[in-house]
Amino acid sequence: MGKEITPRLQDYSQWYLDIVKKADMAENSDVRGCMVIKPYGYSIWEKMQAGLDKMFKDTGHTNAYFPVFVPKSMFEAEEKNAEGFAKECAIVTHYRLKNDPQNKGKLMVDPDAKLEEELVVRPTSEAIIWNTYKKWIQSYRDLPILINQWANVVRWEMRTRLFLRTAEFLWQEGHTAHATAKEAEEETVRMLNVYADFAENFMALPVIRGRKSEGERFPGAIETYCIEALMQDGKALQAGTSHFLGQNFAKAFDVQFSGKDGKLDHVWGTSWGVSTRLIGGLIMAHSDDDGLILPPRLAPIHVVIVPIFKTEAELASIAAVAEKIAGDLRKLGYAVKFDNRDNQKPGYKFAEYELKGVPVRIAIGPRDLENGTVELARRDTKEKSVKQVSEVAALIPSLLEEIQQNIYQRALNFRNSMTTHVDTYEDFKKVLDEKGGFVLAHWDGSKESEAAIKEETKATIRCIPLDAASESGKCIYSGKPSVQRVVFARAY
RNA sequence: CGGGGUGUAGCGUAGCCCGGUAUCGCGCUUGGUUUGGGACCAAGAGAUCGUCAGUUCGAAUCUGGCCACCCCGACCA
Repeated sequence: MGKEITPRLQDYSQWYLDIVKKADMAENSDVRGCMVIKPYGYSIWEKMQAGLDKMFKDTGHTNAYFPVFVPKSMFEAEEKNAEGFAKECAIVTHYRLKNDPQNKGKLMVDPDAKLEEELVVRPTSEAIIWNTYKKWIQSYRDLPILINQWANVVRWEMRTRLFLRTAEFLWQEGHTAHATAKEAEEETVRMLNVYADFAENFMALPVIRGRKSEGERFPGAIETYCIEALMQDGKALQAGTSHFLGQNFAKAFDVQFSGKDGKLDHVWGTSWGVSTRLIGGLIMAHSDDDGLILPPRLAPIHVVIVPIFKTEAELASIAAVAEKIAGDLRKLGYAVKFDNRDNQKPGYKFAEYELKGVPVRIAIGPRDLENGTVELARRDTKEKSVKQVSEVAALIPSLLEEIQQNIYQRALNFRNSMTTHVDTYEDFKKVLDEKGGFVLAHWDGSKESEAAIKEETKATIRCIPLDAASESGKCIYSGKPSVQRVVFARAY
């Protein structure tokens, strides 16, 4: 049948693409570098949005929306930020098309409609937002400002991969303004923890919290924090970032406030974001050769009920049982699908829902009708068991919770087995080539050593972990002293 | 942006070297038999062969330009 998935071990990137396409999550559009997120994939994004949005609200943030266009002069105000994104910006230069006199039926850019100032399509929104905050902030009483926006951004990528890297993607970006450095720093870490919490509890994805090295830092930030996850092929994926911006943007956009003492000072800022890239991480962390495996907390469908029937009458009797179970589960807040299509066989449906990662499947056939039972199957382990109709609905909540935990534990075990301590550069290279995963090694803290290691091994410092014990040692590259190990990996 | 490759039905492809209006599979439509792990039979519909030009009696096939996409590198969430 046309639904075969390339095995992970044979070709990991093809396996990934097969899942994205065959689970009906997204496809390449006819617009270069841009994807179409299909309903099933978008449902997962909506689940992510719902979970994160609640966490943002619970930490005092509110949503707002800022323009997709940023005038070039505004964009370039914070120099480092502008420089960092300059190479991947899309620019609007004209505002009108007209009929092409040389080419009937075709349109051309109207040369008379050139914009006086070009508009940058936002690759991120610090510029427009800080430009706006300037108008909103006069006094310490106006602070803090705790705003998030759900938006699309454009980064003109040369090479794209569905969800992981596309020219346009969806994300959220939080932008906060504070009266003190301490408060902004706390906000930065608070949101990092929100992301870690979300990754671990919703996505069932264990992450390492850390700081970025100077070379990997967000352009314009004083400090960048991140969560790093490990994919099944041993490569790392940055799953979220939170930046302490210091007063950089406040200075660039002249955002000052009067303190209690009447003195003027620049505002302290943060920004933080996660994107649809998380969906890519979700796929690569959990799925197998049969398709997607979704953690129940992000699954658009929690339970699918598949009837096995020969006649319409049989379907009707099964439907009565199925609807009862579905109704009970829906009352408990679960999304249940009863797939009563008569043009596909049960086996086809089993395979299809496995491909789509639906956590739990209930099959009901004539034998079950006779016995008052159903067949219960879980996606994560593929285990099947027979249960009484009367008890099945009550079993689902704990089963879904168990699946959520199991997926997390499995990913954690994998990460642990793929995390290696090394003390020499030889071992470092060997582990990267033969095993992959996270490599914990000493580093002297210099840009030069970091760059040289990246150049020679393609591994980058994913982060300087926050919870690591201090431990004196010698940099694997330079031999200079080091106070703690950092996390190296090859990354997406 | 460098290096390589590919464009033929909704998808995946054969045919191209050696010119004669296009093959097969999946999917789709209709009818029938099926249904506890991706059913089968029969009959259908569906392609100006990426695009523009050239050579030729005749071009998917030969020649040239253009466009698009994919893979490998540099850059990146």
